[in-house]
Amino acid sequence: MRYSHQRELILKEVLSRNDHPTAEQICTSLREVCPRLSLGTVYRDLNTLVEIGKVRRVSIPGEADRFDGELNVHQHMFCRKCRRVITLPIPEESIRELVAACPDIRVDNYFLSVFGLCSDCARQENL
Amino acid sequence: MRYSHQRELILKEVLSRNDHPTAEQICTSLREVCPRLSLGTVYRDLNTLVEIGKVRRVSIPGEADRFDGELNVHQHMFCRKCRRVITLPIPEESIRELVAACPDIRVDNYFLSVFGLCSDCARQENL
DNA sequence: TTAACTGCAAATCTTTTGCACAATC
DNA sequence: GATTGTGCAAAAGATTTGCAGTTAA
Repeated sequence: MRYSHQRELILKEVLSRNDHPTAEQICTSLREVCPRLSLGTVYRDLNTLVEIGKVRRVSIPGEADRFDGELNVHQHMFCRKCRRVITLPIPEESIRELVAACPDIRVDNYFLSVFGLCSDCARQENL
Repeated sequence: MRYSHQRELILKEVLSRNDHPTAEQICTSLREVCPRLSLGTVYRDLNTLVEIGKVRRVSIPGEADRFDGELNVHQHMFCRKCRRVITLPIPEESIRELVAACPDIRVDNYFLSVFGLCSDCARQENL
């Protein structure tokens, strides 16, 4: 694979943020420094980065995909109120064990998704 | 909510199948018995059935949603080869415990998704 | 009768793709 | 110089929505 300025920028952007941005958010953000950056390129490069294992895709039903530079996280919560994606304090090991216990199948990848209210929004609702 | 012939048919179709059909598959299938059934209605009614808790939605990144009449299942595997959705033999309790251990958040729903090869396809690859 | 439901088609949203041009090696 | 990557715009795929007509209560 050949070097590309855009791909490098996109990777740095994902790694430097911890808010799980969408392709569109990444594109908007990077246009400040690379005004002609196109959304198509962002999607293409993100797909490449996911394929080579430098970035993780976080899919949320009915929403645009988010991207995460944290490769070892296999669980997320999606808050229905603030719409943020949050990493839960679930030990990686415990999920891996559940999946590993399934016989015969070949596992490429797995993740645990939780939907509801994040701690911030849950607290606000209780006031 | 008022009775509807279409909604009833759609619910029965989902409950009677165990192959996790898409809205489109449900529509095609039911047109044999209800020729003017429209895909928009199927989507609308499936959303209603999910909301009132009679049907579960199974979302797969990059694929059309599947629908499942089995309400107590919180984990699925998606086979990248045969594209089937399969329920894994993971005890419900073990997933619930992991999720329940997260402090402060309010959980509406959760599920564990596994991607790879189902046992049938994994066996074929090893031949 | 009247409010909910449906069919149909158009719209929406996210993501992919074809193509001509630009950048990398 | 040969290829890979990019920008742009159009296309694709899944799902939603507006509207006029239909149906259940």
